[in-house]
Amino acid sequence: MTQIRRRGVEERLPDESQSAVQPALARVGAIHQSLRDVIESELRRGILAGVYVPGERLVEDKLAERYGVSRNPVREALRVLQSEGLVEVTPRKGATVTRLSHAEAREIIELRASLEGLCARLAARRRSNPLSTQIRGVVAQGEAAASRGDIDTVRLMNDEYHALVAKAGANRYLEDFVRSLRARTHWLFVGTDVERTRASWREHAAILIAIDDGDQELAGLLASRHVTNAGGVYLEAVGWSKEAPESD
Amino acid sequence: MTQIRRRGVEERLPDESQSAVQPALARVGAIHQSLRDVIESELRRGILAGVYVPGERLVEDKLAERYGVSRNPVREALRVLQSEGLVEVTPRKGATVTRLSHAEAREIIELRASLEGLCARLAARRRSNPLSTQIRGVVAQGEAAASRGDIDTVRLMNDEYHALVAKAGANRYLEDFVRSLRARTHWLFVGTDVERTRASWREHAAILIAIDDGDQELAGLLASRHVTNAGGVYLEAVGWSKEAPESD
DNA sequence: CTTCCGTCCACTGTATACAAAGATTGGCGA
DNA sequence: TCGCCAATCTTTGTATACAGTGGACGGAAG
Repeated sequence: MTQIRRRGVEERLPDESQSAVQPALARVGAIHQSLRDVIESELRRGILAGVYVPGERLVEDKLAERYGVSRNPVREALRVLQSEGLVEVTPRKGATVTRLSHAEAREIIELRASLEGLCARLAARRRSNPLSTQIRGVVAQGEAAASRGDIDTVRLMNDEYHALVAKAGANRYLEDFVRSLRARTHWLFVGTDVERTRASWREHAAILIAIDDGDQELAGLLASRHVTNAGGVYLEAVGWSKEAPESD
Repeated sequence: MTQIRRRGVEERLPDESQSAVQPALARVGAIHQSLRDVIESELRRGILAGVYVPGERLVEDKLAERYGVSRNPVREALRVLQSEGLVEVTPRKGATVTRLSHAEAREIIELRASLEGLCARLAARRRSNPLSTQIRGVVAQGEAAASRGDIDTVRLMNDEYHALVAKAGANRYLEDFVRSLRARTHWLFVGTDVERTRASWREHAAILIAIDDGDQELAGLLASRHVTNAGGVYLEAVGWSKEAPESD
């Protein structure tokens, strides 16, 4: 599946390599994405989409063959994904898709709640945020999609919403961290029912209002609670003692 | 310099490879660290120690030759360091040691202040923290080293202190993030004078007391302010408007 | 003197080859 | 029959080779 076109550049005839007479080819270098990048996003997409399930082994050779590249780009992609926490690598045994323990899941949700809260608070601090209208549009689209049960769009808009709020916090590093945490909690949404989805978008809307009002405390609290709510089903299932969520 | 012993395993005679009669050699596999790991920590150490200065190009070939390995481990190590933010890689141009803009420095300190505050708050939440005595020891050592002007020990203990407080927060992901941020702000300490160092250890001690008292708000506030203070000299130099630090 | 173009060189991107460690399976002995 | 050992296979770790890009340098034309 998904055989990636391979080394298109090499398909040029030898004599063409000297003169950049063909503009389409001349720009190949600029457009060219390294195979590592391609493999990296392909693997990430696969993990997030559930093509590769938690605990599954990711054998370099197999992946290289599947995507039609050598092992080198695959290895480097795996390193990147490892540092993102999506895969775990044990020396001389290879990589597997990360499987979180209950405790780890709890910790990751706890932290995500804190950091999303921080994002919202920072966003609220900056009055007249230029991203506000953009976020409003996403919320509208998300609510609409939730109403008609369009799961794919809902997930897309959900990602977009959180990305924008993080960006509105105006701290690149926080933004990065939150993105990383969001990627690692994609499994939160697998069993989400329609009602919870609608509630989620009501929360999104409420957070946006608080941000626009410049109400830092409220925005932070709502955003933090939003994550906790989304994680609620999972956390209760593993018996999380709801200790002091209000202190974040 | 720092030539790493290379492929010691291969130095075994061929017949030895069959029988594990020599215990010392038989255990090589278990002890063996991959070259990538070695190169990675070597490069990280180099960057943090100032051997590689911000903006400096890190050419794969040169590094490979310097450490006596091939380019492959070097490349992978660079990927890891890239994801840690210590090096920047531009496609087809190679890696350089990250050089932060003033805005980025401000953001990173702002975030570190928040997250260290969160660590301290979480640590304070967990009464009778088992790491408490350990931290107390580090503080004692750090204060002593600061008094006698032993910079190396001070830096060591400082790192240890922050690592332990992060650990006391009992959230592995937060711990990772804070470590990453700490690594990226090592330059904060280059021009630190003796007086600031002493003050820093007084703050460390005060934070610890608050943690032991279970005073979440105070611990968080002190820890957050501690980072802001440490970054103060730098931030003032680049003209940071001190807006609402108390809201974290 | 400047500017443009071509050539060359340094470097990265990718593939392939081989060595070492771990997993597996089959046979042999107790 | 069960367990242990060895041979084999699978997979990772590392090295080397080569292709392609981007930049630097130098020469020629304006």
